[in-house]
Amino acid sequence: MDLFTDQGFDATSMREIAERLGISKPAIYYHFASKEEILMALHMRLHQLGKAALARLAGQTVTLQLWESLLNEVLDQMVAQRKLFLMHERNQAAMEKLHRLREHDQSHEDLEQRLRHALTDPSLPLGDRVRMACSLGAAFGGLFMFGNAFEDVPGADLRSLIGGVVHGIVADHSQPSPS
Amino acid sequence: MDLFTDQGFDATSMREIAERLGISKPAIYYHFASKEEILMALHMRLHQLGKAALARLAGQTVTLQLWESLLNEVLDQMVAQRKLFLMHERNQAAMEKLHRLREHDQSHEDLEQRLRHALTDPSLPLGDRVRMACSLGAAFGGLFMFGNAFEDVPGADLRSLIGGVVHGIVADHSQPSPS
DNA sequence: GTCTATATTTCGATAGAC
DNA sequence: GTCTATCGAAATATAGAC
Repeated sequence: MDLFTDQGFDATSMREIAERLGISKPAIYYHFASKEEILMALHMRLHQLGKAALARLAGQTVTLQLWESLLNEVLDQMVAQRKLFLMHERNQAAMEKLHRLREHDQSHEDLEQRLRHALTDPSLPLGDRVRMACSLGAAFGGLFMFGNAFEDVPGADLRSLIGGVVHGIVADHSQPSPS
Repeated sequence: MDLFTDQGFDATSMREIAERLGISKPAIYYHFASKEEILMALHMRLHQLGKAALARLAGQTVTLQLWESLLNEVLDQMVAQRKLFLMHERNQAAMEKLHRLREHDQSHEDLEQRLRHALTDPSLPLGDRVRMACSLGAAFGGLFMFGNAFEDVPGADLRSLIGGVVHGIVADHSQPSPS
């Protein structure tokens, strides 16, 4: 995961992975059928984390309110699994290739596909969809901008600050509260 | 640029580039000394665009107000050069490797380095720095989230919507206007 | 479960003709 | 400025012993 994050999946060889683990190259093939399977295993970790959020998206219209709730859930997981999300984010091309090769697997419904679908759903106002995309981008930016600019900041502090920003994006459109 | 964006720099071979251009592989080497030089040429396009913004960062403290002004400038360029920014964003690992190999070139001061420096400057409040990172992330998210979810939206419309969101992030902390 | 040794492919890059 | 032909290196993956 560290090598894929720092150098990229394609720029990381099985030789480097073996050296990092202190074993030989063929030893890796006892545990993983291919280099892609290693990436797939890492992806499945993230997929498991997203299953709950995925279920909440099933079928229903994605309102800004639902989006904020989902995003708060996802944000918690991003903070708890920063490295895993960063690896995923920095290897988008390799991840897409992975999905292209396994399109047959119908059971694998991806959170990312659903989010993309929500963002491109023309029945929602464009302004709302842009807010959704920006809020997700803001979360990624706060956690991962320039590699990991805030890696030394305690997760809880960062979580709280980013949560405030994200809330501002998806909620500041509403009328002032009557209170 | 398209191949690097879709497949990633490392997953794109000189053979594929040649085929896309309708020429042979050695013909490319007449124009570029190496595959890395092609990426470098694309990077320099972005570098030129960022020179003005870079100059405004020289030496002075980066306030939220300055940040918003810079970000608006950068946002205009992102809208005008969406593909170039997207290619850059999706090949961060390759870009960093490029910079590592040319560290000797002192004249090459990068906008990204400066932004990173501003985000990690401990003399600024953490809350402000997180807002900066989030606002930049929001801009990227709005333009590039999930590849290019809003590629069919006219640039001006998207620019305006994202500008509003970004302004909200870096400005909503201030006191209500006395008007 | 790990090793040494190796098969096979593909890559980036070059030689040299035109 | 572009081509055909090819080099050497490095990659993924496998064979087979232990």
